[in-house]
Amino acid sequence: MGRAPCCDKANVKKGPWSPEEDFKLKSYIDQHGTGNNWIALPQKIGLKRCGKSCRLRWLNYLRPNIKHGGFTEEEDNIICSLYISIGSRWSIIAAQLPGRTDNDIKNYWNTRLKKKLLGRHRKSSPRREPEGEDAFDLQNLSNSAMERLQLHLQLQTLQNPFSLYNNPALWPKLNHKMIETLDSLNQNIPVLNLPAPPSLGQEDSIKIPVQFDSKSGVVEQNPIVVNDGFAAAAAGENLQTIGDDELDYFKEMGGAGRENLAWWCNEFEVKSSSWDSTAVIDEHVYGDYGMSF
DNA sequence: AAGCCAATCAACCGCGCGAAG
DNA sequence: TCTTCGCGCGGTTGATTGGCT
Repeated sequence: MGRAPCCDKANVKKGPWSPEEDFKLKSYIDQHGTGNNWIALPQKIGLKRCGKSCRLRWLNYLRPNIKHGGFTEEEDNIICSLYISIGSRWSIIAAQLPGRTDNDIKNYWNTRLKKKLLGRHRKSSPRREPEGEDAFDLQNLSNSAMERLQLHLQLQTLQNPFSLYNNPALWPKLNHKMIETLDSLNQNIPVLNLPAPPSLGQEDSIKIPVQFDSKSGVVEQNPIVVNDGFAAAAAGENLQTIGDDELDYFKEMGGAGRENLAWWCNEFEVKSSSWDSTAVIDEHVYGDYGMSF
């Protein structure tokens, strides 16, 4: 069974495009457009190519105003910020960078940018191989990791209250070593201290005990000590339960009210181009576990 | 000069979604 | 409402390139 192929695989050319093929495709589309039917297009112009292949070639290389390579620092920042906020939604990221394609950005991220962020870990100081699965320094590593995780989450929360931390669905899956570590921590339930909303006093903070589900590998958060609205929103509760007086924090952060709040939850917004904290956590925390997200 | 290896990037693949019938 | 089909997307593959030994 399975899906019907989109074209006759046996009679379709694969591999790199020749200049002649490029010319045929580009001239046709320049004159007639795509006709809203990529599948039929190659037959029309006598190309032995799959329609999807034609579409990809056009979108990634032949259409006007495509830029290749030479990513600027600003583009790097945008890519990193968006990746933090929304993950590998390359088409959305590409939409923010005129002239860039999702494929280009994806390749750039996977081959260069990610390494640039992860930089030092394991290259300049290769991690010694543990002697067996249990040769992990759980205590030292976990203390350090939790501290840095906390720092990262604080920065994340300040930058975007509905980003990584506040959306459990975006939390990284954990590998087995991390799970072992965090399982052991559950005996002394760790508390993440998040910064208090500006409307509260300096001494206030949001304390969120975290539990780690070793079966699913997912971090469970059980926010209990908190300031009203912010905590409710952070916990993913129904926004309708939040009173207007509880939106102060978001207003101070540039939001205008309930509409913006809902939009922030459903969509995304990058308020800051700063991504240093994720670089740090990637490199130092998840890097310790030989992973990233 | 040759061989090896890692990095890069163009292209392919399969799946999910939405529009159309 | 259901089915079909094309589009768009993200993940992956594989050919090429360049650097190192």
